[in-house]
Amino acid sequence: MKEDMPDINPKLLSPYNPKETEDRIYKLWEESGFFNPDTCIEKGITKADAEPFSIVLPPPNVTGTLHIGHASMLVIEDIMVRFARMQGKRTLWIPGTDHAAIATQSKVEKIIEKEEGKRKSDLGREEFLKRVEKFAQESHDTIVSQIKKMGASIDWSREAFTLDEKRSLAVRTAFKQMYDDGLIYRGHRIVNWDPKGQTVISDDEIVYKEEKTKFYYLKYGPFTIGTARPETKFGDKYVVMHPDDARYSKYKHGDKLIVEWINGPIDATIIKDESIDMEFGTGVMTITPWHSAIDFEIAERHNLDKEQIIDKYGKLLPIAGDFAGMKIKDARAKIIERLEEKGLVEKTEDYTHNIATAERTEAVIEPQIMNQWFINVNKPIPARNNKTLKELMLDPVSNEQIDILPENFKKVYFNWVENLRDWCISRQIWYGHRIPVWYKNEEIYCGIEAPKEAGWIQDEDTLDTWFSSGLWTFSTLGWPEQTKDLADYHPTTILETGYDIIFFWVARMILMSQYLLGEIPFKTVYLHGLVRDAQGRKMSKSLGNIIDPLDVSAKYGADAVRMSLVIGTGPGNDSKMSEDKIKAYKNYANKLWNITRFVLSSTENIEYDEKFDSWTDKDRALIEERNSIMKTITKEMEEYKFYLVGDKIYQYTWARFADVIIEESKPILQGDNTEDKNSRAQFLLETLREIITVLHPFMPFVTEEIWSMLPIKNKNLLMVTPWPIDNKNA
RNA sequence: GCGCGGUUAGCUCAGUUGGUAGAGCGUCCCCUUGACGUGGGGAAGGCCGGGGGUUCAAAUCCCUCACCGCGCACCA
Repeated sequence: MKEDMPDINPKLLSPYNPKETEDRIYKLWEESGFFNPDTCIEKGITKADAEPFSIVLPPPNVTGTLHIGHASMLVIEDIMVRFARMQGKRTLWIPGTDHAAIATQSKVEKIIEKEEGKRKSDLGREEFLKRVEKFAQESHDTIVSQIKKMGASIDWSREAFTLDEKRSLAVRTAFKQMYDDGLIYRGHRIVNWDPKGQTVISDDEIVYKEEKTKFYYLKYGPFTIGTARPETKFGDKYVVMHPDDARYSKYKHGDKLIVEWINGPIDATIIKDESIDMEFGTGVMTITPWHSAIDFEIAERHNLDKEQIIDKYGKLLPIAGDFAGMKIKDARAKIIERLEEKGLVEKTEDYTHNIATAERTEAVIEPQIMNQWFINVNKPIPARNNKTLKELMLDPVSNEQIDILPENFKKVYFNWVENLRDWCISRQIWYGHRIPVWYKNEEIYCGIEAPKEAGWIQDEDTLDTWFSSGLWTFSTLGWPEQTKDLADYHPTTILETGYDIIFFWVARMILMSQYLLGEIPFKTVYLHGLVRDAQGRKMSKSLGNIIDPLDVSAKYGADAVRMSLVIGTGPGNDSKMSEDKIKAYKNYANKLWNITRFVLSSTENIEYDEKFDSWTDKDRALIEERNSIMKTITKEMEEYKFYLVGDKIYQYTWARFADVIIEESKPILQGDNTEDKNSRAQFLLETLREIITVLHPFMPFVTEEIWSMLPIKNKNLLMVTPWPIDNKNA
C-alpha cells in the first residue's frame, strides 16, 4: 500500500523514532554555531542591533548527576531561549556548574571514607583537594552530556565554573572591594557551628526538625527555672526575669545571691530584661550566652560574662567538672541524676520543640561564639547613596525594577530581607574560594593577589559557596573586566530558578550586583516549583519514586519528557510527574509524525506556494481561526505562560487539525474541484508549518526533523526560523 | 505565632479581564484494511471544600470557617 507514495521521505513510513533522531539533531544545532549569538549575527540570522535576551543557567552542583528538577529547569529555560531566538532577539544562554563547596566536599568525604576508610585529615589538604577536583570534573562531564540530551540550546563557548580562574578573580575582587568599604569584617559573634561538618554555616543552611524531649524544672536558689538542655547550665550565673514581673519585684537588677548548683555553690546575679516571656514556664531563666543566640543578645545588652561550656566536637569542657569530656547526649542523663540527688529537680515534663540541624550533615547545630568573617548588611555605603546592602536588596523589588513571578513571592522576599542578620561568609572547609586575606604577626592584608614579601600566611577558611554564586550574572560575562559581553548582556533579561533558593541565591545576586555594578542582575525572576511524583510526594531514593530524566528520555524521547515537564507547571507551583503523562506526549510526537505523512503524501502533486492567495471561503475561515489561536499563543509565550501554550498547541493539532480538519479534507483532496483542492492543500501545508514552528521551543527535536522534510524553499534550521506571529506589528 | 499557597470528574491538574464547567490518564460501549490502534466515534462521571455577601450573572470578586501543604520566626 505504501508504493503509492514514492516521493515521501522513507523515514516517515515508520513510526517516529526519537532515539535515532535526537542526538543527530543536537549535533546539527551545535555545528551550526547558532547557540552563540555572535554566530547568528555573523551569518545574518540576527541583526547586530537586535534587542538582547540573556539568561544564565542556574549552575548545577558538581555533586553528581542531574535529576528531574534540573530537567524541568532546562526545559523552561530552553523554551524561553528558543522563543527569543526565533523572535530575532540577540539571544544568549550561558551554561555553567557550581563547585557547591560544602555539598561537594562532604560528598567526596563520604566516598573516601566508604571506599578507603580514610578521613580527609589522613590525606591532607592538598591531596584531598585533588580528589575533590577529580570528582568535580567527572560530575561536570556527566552534567554537560545530560544538558545536551535534554536539547538545551545553550552557548557552550561561554561555559563557566564558579571555581575557575575567571570566577576566582571575580570573587577576590568582590571580596576586596567589600573589605575596603568596611562591609566585610572579622569578629567574635555567635554562629551556627556544625560539630559533624566542623564548620560554621549560615542561618539559611539550617533545617529545623521536631524533637521530642524532656523539659526539666530545676531549683535555682529561690527560683525555679525551666530547661531542655541541662548540659549547658554549668556556667549559668545570671538569672533573668522581666522587669514588670510582679512575682519577682523584690529582686532588683544587679542583686547577688549564692545558689547551690550542679557542681556546688555559685554566685548568681539578677538581671532584668524585657525580652523575657512572663507567660512561659516560671518567667525566670538562666542564660548561657556562649551557646544560645538569644542569651548572647541578653548578655551583650547587659555586658555580662560569656563562658564556653561545649567544645567544637560537642564535648563538655573542664567547667563541667566531673562531666568534662563527656558528649552532650551522654551527659544529659547523668547531670539530671546528679541534680536529682541534690534535690534540685522539681519536675519533668514531655516536651516537643524544634532543633536546628545542618542541612548537609544533619548534625545538631551548636551555637558557639567564634571569630568569623561577616558581611555587614546594615552599614550605609557612600558610593551607593549611603544605602545599606539591605536597602540595595529591597529597592529594586519594591520599585518594580525587578519583577518576581509569581508575585506572591515578593512578600516572602521582603520578609526575609527585612529580618536578615549579618551574613557569615567564612567556612572551615577546604574546597572552595580561599579567603583573600593574609596575616603576618599583628598585620593583616586583604588583596586580589597574595602579598609578594615572605612570611605572610593566608587565612585557612574558604568562602560560603553562595558568595561566588551571587556574582554569577556578571562573573559569567567577564566581570571584573569591562567586556563587550557585560555591556551587551547585563542586566540579564530573566532569572529562572527554583523557589527554594530565593534566599540563598536570588537575594544574594541582587545584593552583589547592586553593590558591585550599581545595577540589577536581572529584570524578571521566574520561580519554578518542585517536581513531585504522581501522588505529589517528593522524589527520593528511599521512596523509590525517582524518575531519572535520562531513563525516560531514552524510553520516550526528550521531546515527550519536555512536554510533560512543562504542561501543568505554572510558576511557583510544584508539578507532578508520571510515566503515563510522558507516554501521552510520546504519542503526540508520533501523531505529528503521522500528520506530516498524511499532509505530505496527499499534497504531493501540488507545489507549496508561500504566497498563495486564492483561498476558498471555508479555508479563509480556518485561517482566521488558526491566526487567532496563534496570536493568543504568542501573547501567552510573552507572558511566560508556557504551560498554557503547550497544551493549546497540543489541543489544536490533535482535536482540531487532525480529528476535524484533516478528516474533512479527505473528500476535498480526492474530489474533482481543483480550486478547492489546491486551496485546501495549501492550507494543510501552511498550517503544518505553523504548528511545527510554534511547537519548536517545546519539542525541538521532532519539529526540527519534520521541518527538514517540509517542501519549503531556502530554509534554514527551524531553530533560527522566524516566529510566525508578531503581535506588536499586527 | 506571622505569612503564603491549595481545596474543580476515579487519579493528576487547566480554567486568562465574572457569562451554560475542560484536558490527560483511567473506566464502559462501538468503529476502523489507505495518515496514525501510539487510532477514530461516543458514554458515564463534577451542588468547582462548607457557609455568607456583591452582581442580571460567581469555580472566578469580597468576608468567614474547615482541612491539607509550604515558608519564616521561635520560649529558656
